[in-house]
Amino acid sequence: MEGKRISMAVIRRMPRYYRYVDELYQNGTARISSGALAAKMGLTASQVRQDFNCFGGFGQQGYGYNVENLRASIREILKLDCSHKAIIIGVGNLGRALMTNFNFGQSGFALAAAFDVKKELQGIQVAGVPVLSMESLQDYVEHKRPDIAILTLPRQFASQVAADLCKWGIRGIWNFTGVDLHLDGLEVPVENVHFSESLMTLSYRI
Amino acid sequence: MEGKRISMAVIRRMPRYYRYVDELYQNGTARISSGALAAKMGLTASQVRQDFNCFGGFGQQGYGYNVENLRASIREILKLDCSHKAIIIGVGNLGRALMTNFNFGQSGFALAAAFDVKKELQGIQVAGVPVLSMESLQDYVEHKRPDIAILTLPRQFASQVAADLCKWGIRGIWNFTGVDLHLDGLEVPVENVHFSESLMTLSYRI
DNA sequence: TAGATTGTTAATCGATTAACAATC
DNA sequence: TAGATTGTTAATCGATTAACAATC
Repeated sequence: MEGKRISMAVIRRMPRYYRYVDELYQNGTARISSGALAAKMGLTASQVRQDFNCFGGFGQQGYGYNVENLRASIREILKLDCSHKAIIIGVGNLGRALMTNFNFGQSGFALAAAFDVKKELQGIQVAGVPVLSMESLQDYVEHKRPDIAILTLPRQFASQVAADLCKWGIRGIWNFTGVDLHLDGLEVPVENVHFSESLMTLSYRI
Repeated sequence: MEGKRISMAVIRRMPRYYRYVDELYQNGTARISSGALAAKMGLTASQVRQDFNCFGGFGQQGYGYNVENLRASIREILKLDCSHKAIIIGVGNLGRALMTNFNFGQSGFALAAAFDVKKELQGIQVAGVPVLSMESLQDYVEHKRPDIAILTLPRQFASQVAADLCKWGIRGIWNFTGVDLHLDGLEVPVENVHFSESLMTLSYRI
């Protein structure tokens, strides 16, 4: 149940559980045991049960887990039905790739607006989302109150923009800039997607 | 100091160390202590020393670490001077974004070719890299022997293409498709970049 | 009921932190 | 030499795995 702090290790496994459980659900599979799910995912049955029990028992002895219920529970935990509002800062290749390809709805978000310094982008739409000026960012964040900001702007502007966004009331940052954001003291969670760290790890391993 | 297996936790911290140490190097800083580096990075001095000692002591008692040597050692560990050859499969928005924006050289790679099913892309160049047909992939991998493949193709083709690439001799996979690749038995390392898992984690945390 | 499988406690394993002798 | 800081061993902490009573 709530109360006890849930470790990051567990939290980071939840989206992966969701992916597998959702697949079972789409298949029409009605139930799954911790052992069978563990085998599919390359985990131990013990870990699966421990993980789910962090959030309260949604299984049933002698039966296993009802797939539909389990899926609904994970959706609730991850707040996937929330339709949180997101904005994206920086409409370069990467920003555009996310706007065009990425299914935000699937993760519980809706992309509401994009921002870029380039005059020629301002006013156009990308994948149905309007691109606004950086000058309008403060007003937008303070009044429209988006939940998260996606940083796909050049690294040298990242920390200043992140600091401003936090000051203006953003609740979370999805950081693609490759720099660490030191949001001293602030309680704003940051998720980093650091391509080069990932590739360097692969370089080590081959 | 090879011999002992180095844990993934340590390996994944190395690129981050490199980032900080490289910054010190670019600044002209000559030396750094484990304590000072730990403070910058939000780690403990103990952890910094333990991590570096996995690869052999490159510090000096009473002095700390020589930044230039430390940087060179990490570059060597991560094989950043190697110029490994990479190919990219799928020249959609994401593939194009990586080709255009990402500094492969910085991570020890050179992007040699791209592959796509779309006829209209074949023959063109993107960021100076030729786009070839999927039919030519087998021959290319078997003869040009690239080290890694970057998967930026639609998820439904991911596991088949990954299996083929392994069969043809690829040494590593950088996987952006959002599906888990089950390369049964094979020794090919896979690094996953799963956007939706990262965003769902953020959704949980806000 | 008997068999299956959970929820949960206990045991193990690994990673992080602390301590300190070695030494520059 | 005295002060600083490493390399490394020992202690602690947390996460994973195993075991098993509860129970569907």
